[in-house]
Amino acid sequence: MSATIYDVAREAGVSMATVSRVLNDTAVVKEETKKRVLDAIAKLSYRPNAVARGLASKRTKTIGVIVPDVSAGFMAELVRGIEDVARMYSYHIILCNSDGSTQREIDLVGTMWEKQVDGLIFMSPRLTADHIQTFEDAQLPIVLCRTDDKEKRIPSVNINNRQASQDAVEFLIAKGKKHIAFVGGSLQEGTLTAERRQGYAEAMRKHGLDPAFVFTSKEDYETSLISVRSQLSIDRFEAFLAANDEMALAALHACYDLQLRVPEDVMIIGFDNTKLTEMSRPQLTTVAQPMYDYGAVAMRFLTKLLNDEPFNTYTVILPHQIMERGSTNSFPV
Amino acid sequence: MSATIYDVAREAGVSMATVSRVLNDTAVVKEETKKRVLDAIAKLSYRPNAVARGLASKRTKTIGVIVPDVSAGFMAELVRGIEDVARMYSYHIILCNSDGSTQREIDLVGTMWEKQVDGLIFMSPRLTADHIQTFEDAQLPIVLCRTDDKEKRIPSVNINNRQASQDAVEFLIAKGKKHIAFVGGSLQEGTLTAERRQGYAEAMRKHGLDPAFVFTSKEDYETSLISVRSQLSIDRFEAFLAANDEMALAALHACYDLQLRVPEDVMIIGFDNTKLTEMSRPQLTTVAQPMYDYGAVAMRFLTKLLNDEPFNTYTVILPHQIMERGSTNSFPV
DNA sequence: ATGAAAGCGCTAACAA
DNA sequence: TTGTTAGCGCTTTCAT
Repeated sequence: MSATIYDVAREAGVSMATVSRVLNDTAVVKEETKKRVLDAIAKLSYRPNAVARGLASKRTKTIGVIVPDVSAGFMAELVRGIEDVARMYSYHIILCNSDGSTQREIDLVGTMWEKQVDGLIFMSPRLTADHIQTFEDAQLPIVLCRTDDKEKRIPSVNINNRQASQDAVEFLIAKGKKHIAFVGGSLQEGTLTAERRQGYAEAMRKHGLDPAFVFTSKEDYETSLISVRSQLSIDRFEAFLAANDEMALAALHACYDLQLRVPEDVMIIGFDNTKLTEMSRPQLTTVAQPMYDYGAVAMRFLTKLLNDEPFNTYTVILPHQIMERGSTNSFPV
Repeated sequence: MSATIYDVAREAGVSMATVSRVLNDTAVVKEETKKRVLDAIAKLSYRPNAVARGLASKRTKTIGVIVPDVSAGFMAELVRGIEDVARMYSYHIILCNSDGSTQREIDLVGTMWEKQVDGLIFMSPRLTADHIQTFEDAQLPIVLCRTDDKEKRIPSVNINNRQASQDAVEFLIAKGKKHIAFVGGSLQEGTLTAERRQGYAEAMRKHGLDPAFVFTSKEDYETSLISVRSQLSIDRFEAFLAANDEMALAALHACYDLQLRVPEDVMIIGFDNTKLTEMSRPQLTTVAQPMYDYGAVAMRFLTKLLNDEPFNTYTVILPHQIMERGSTNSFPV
């Protein structure tokens, strides 16, 4: 059995309260007393029991992180951003995967409550009224991350996906492209893909062009490759805007398979600036979202809620940026 | 303030003990009493406080996961494997990144102890005597994952990296290649890369061939690309075995840049079977490790330790397998 | 089958 | 500046 605060107190000849004080630096302790306590702690290799502390103080220094799937795309970078900032503020994270299931997400908020997490960072492909209800019931500080809450009821960190898509289309149009297709899967509203698709459509219409949609039943590489290839062999698009880099790479390889040159014959822009973009030939132009920052900013936001620090806005919008690479430029810088 | 077990007890007209019993199914409770309790729980939307429970029972149903970096390579898949199995056994995971720093790893074991985790899954590029000491002091069930413990002191899940490398070399030799180079960074012993390099060297010598080493100061794509390209422009290797897929892809693109055909002029084999392998042209032949299974098996192992279930061996070796794709075969299946 | 009561190891008033 | 004393919300003997 390992030492408790009581053992330390006895060893140092003081009360538990005093030990607690030096431990948490919660009140001034005479220098000499402090030293005695510290010595006792070292001698007994005492380590405070965070669970007991959590019960007594009602703060666990733990936050819950709910993501659809850490192993998907760049999610891990985002989680890394969260964890790094969490560490700066002495928090730990409990990581849970929801697979995007609303039921599971809701259950998870409940179990996170049971675990007495101090706060929650929540990511989801879509937000329902049930989500909002659950959040309210949970009475927990929550920050949404990369999750669209149209009505802005919950603090959130996002980029403006619609605007980003529009920018990408404008970018292609400025390059003289007109017959541009959007590659993406979700038809459902309120998802990330849908936002991007809408931005695409708006920009196209604004320029009097017809939006075209290459639908991929699954938003993965293989499915997208097949979809794009089959559709491209019928309809000779001049450019693709894909809902993410993985699908953009699929489009690139579809062109490759059909002996079309990129960027001479077809230009391609992806989304998210994942490592994939630099690991293809030609490299992929992409709409960059700072994935790491996404997590880092969300966590920083949460610490503000946790400490009742003031903040400017409930909805932080992170900047996006088009990273031009070889898939839209024969002579990239 | 939300309901406690005491509130439920009162509402149901029973004692806390009885509520606890139906909650944990730890003793037989009369059917009718149970119903009353369940009703009270529902009525008050009671949820047990896991922290209090943890303090009282000394088991938190939480395990610590220490990885070098979730956002590196396929680490996230492994973590996903852990989390999925953890969930099956009603555990949650606290995820920490160590950046491979021994000091930080050791500190983390300590803070995980403070958090009273029931067990630990530990991944590290190398294991020192300090690690072992820390593990012993911590008195925690620990499973090493993808981490080499030569002396087999701690339960672990691994693949035989040396054998895997040998197999890959044999594979290339069978294809008629002789001038084969290994691409990798670490010169330090006891690391994953070193294991793979040794297997490579052994197989080469066994066939009377000279081992060649393309050193990349960082084991990332960009650095490797430059290293391979510069060395390849001097020395015309017939094949590369890379310590991971990212470096294999770099080798592929180095060939591309030097106008060498893959696989006709140069064959390439990577390691780990990440998504990258299918997202290149040609696709990459690789030594597959089941990353998800890695985590899943490690966590399952840990649950056995946690429940005092019997198990056969302290060191589980997962199978590896060469996945042949276009980078070693012009006509892959 | 159920209840009473003693902790688990700590924090946080309140005193002194 | 330090000590005393209640809890925090639950599990777990030990009775009954």
